[in-house]
Amino acid sequence: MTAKNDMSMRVQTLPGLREQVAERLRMAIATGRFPAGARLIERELCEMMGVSRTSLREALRELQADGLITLQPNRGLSVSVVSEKTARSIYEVRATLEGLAARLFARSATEEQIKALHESVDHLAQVYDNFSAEAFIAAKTRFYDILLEGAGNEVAAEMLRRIHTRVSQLRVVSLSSEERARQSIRELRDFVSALEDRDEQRAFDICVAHVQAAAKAAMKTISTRED
Amino acid sequence: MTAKNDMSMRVQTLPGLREQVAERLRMAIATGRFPAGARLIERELCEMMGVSRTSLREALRELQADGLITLQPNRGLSVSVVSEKTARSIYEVRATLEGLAARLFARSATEEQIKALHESVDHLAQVYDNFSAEAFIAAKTRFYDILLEGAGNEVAAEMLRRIHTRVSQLRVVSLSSEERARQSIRELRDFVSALEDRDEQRAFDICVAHVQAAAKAAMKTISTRED
DNA sequence: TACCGTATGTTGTATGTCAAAAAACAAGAG
DNA sequence: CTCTTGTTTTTTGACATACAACATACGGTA
Repeated sequence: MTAKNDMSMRVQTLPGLREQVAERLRMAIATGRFPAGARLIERELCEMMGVSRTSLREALRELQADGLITLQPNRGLSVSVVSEKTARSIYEVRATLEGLAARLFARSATEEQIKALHESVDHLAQVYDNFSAEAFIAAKTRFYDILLEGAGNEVAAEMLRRIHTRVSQLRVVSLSSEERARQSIRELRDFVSALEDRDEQRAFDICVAHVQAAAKAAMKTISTRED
Repeated sequence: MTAKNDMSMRVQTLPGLREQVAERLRMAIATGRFPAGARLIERELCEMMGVSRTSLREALRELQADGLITLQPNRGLSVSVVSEKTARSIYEVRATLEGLAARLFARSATEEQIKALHESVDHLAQVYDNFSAEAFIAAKTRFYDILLEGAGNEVAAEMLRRIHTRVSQLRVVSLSSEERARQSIRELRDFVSALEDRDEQRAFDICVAHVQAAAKAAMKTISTRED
């Protein structure tokens, strides 16, 4: 074996500028820093992030494909404002795909993955205490990454990751209610316990119920918002 | 009422150049004109389609988000080659989401939509006779558009449309088998009849079975391809 | 043959430019 | 004062070009 084929020293493939921009924009929307309906002006974003219009526009196309921002031709972009109907659609899809992931995880995850998932819920519970939107999203992302990795369906994973950003956006307001937060953690623990038992059906049921509960909480804040 | 508010004369909002490019590329991949694994060189594509690199690259980002093309940093793009595992994932997700759409359609589609769906299957059956990849894809797209519209979940619709392109890509080879084509039409007729009865569960079951059958056919050609 | 350096091709990013569309604004007619 | 019309400004859509970073191919040399 020559040194050339020794991958261990390979320098980490740094994310391209475009991806960084896309990621920062995603985060800005997920945390509510760019609120729903806000207009996004290319020139301003360029200055704000210190990149060229070329790179910025390519990044914007990604967010657009995710449904995170809306383009009105010749008028401009704005952060998508999620109607009640769309929100319901989002949660329907999320429940469906997350249910699939739950089944697959229960069926084929390794013991290590189950353990990792358990720990990530512990971590999530801690984050709830001294709260910050960023930390919360990071913790939840970790939980999902483990779940989706264990499920072993990369296509479903990709779709759920996208939806997840939109859900975060909705949750910014909705989950600040302490009640739902506690309950949510309980549901996740229950979920993990079903997975530890490899109980596919129970994991599925809990997962779907969990999403539906989250949907209910979110829908409440949305409908009040629209008054 | 002033003329200003009379929408009937509104000129049709023409699709931007970028979208046209994206659409043509999608089609080229779906029909196998750009086969899986083919390298895509930006300059060549620019010349081929007569657009600037700027526009082209933005279109490419869309296809990339759809998973249709794969980017290796600093190396270039190529048409995604679908592994057996990924193909399975695609069909799993498709079955899940299409099952959801079937349920929703059965639940809430209008009578007109059901009728339109029935007719689109008739049309699809005709297309099978004097076959062409383009005509087939167009007919199938029409069927899906009606189904997804009737289901009334725009988020699921968007995801299924994306997956659909990837499925077309797989099917290019797989569905040329006359057998499967005939059977497929029979399944669709059965599906529509369940919807006409508003039989949610039966529609769901047929839908999932249909996708699984399609998956089986596709997987066969994939595994032979990989020999 | 194996190695090394150079030439070439390709992507990633940045600039500058221009037309077309929309919005904001100003001016004039009723 | 209000409505309409004309003008300016802003913003997007698209293009051409440039150049650095990286990767591959090539060709010469040991």
